[in-house]
Amino acid sequence: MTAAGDPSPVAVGDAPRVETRVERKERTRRAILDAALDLSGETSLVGVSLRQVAKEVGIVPTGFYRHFDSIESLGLALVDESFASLRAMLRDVRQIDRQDPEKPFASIVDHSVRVLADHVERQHQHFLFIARERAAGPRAVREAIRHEIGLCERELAADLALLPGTTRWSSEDFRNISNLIVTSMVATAEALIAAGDDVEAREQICAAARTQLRMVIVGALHWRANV
Amino acid sequence: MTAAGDPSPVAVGDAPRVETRVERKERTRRAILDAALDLSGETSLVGVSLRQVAKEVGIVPTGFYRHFDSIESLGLALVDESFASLRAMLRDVRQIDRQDPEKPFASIVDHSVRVLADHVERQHQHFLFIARERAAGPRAVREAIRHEIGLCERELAADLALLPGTTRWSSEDFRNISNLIVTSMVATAEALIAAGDDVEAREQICAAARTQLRMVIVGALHWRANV
DNA sequence: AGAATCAGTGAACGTCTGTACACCGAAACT
DNA sequence: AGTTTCGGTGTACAGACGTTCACTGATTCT
Repeated sequence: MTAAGDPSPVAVGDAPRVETRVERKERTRRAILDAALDLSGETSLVGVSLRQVAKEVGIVPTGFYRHFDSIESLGLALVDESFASLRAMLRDVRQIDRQDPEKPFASIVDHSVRVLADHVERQHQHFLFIARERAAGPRAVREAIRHEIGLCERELAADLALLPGTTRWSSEDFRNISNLIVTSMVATAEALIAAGDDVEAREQICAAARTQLRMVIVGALHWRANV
Repeated sequence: MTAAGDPSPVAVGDAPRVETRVERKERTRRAILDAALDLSGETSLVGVSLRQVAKEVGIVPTGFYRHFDSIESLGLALVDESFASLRAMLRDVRQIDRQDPEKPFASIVDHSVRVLADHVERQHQHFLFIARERAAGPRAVREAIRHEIGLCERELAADLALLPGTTRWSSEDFRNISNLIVTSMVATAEALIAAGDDVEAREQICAAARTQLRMVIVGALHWRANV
């Protein structure tokens, strides 16, 4: 970041690459976040103590304060991180949807569910964190999560508007439908996590999610006509 | 329970009705349950200590053990209680559905949502408890809740089978649909609780729930034909 | 080379936690 | 009547908790 030339004083190349101070700090910060994500798995963030986190990371309790000033603010950082990965997933879903926005609903649904399952598998800690702390975290964390989910719903609504057959929907319809979809996808994520390594169960859950998503879409497409 | 005649030694009627021992115990037990329900409102049951509960009830900490042997077993009692009231609600929904099972889906939906909103308003502590501890309670509590929700879904599936137009559904369809409905109703309950006393917001949430429920049903009725 | 920064240390504090134990006194049984 | 039962009490303890403070020593800046 500085304008100076090579700031590294290491002359020979065999030194194990001395860590810079900010790198080291970032590494510890990550370790704290990971430890908290891990520990909150039993029960919830509310059940996690600063001392537990410190012990898990391998620092002394007071060292925690160099990075966060409370478990709650740590929680808010985890919310940011979790939704960053969730947004990455939504971007993946969107990308495919846009490249062929015409026609086959079924394939869009299939793809969306597959992307969801993929991300849940790789980032299940984040999804689990959201699902859990949404209902049970510290108040500030709960509110942050609700807010983020609201944003996701609005994003999804905007996406839905690009699909064919949705011209008759009111803005209320869009809101309802994306709320319904987000809700059931959160539930799917929870179920996938609960299923753990049981691949058969996972596939069953994905199949159910596909069906449910199709039902919702079919219902949404028909419902204006059938009230 | 004994065969003896009047066991009460009170001769005159103006005595303030001496409490029997089991009555007194039950009263304290109730107070403990209520206190725990209350205290777990901030965050979760995991964040509630035996001593807090005891202080709230007005007994000494060790007195707690006369009724429960841990916060966790108290939680299991609350699960029973909460689902008892949820079941009462389902019974109410069912009763009306059965008295006129033909035709008007819309009115069934309207009625169901109204009953839900009613019960949520009166028993919001129970619903909130379920929604919260389902994701964040002690492990045993979480499992108990998941199990009970599974039962509710099966009950609902059996109910749906009585409605007209559902003959083409497979047993998988029934499972998927009731899962979808239960999931979105749980979400509705959460939203209603979050809305608090704001009557306008409540009405909006109910309207959304009605719409969503109709969409799901319309989708379910059409989806076999449109895959 | 010298000064400043700052992630991590270690001891100490007051408070809260769950649990053990012996005890009380009124209700319930015989 | 005498005895047992048992909900609730009071004291006590060891451990975990969040937070304070003064510290160290390697990295970074000048």
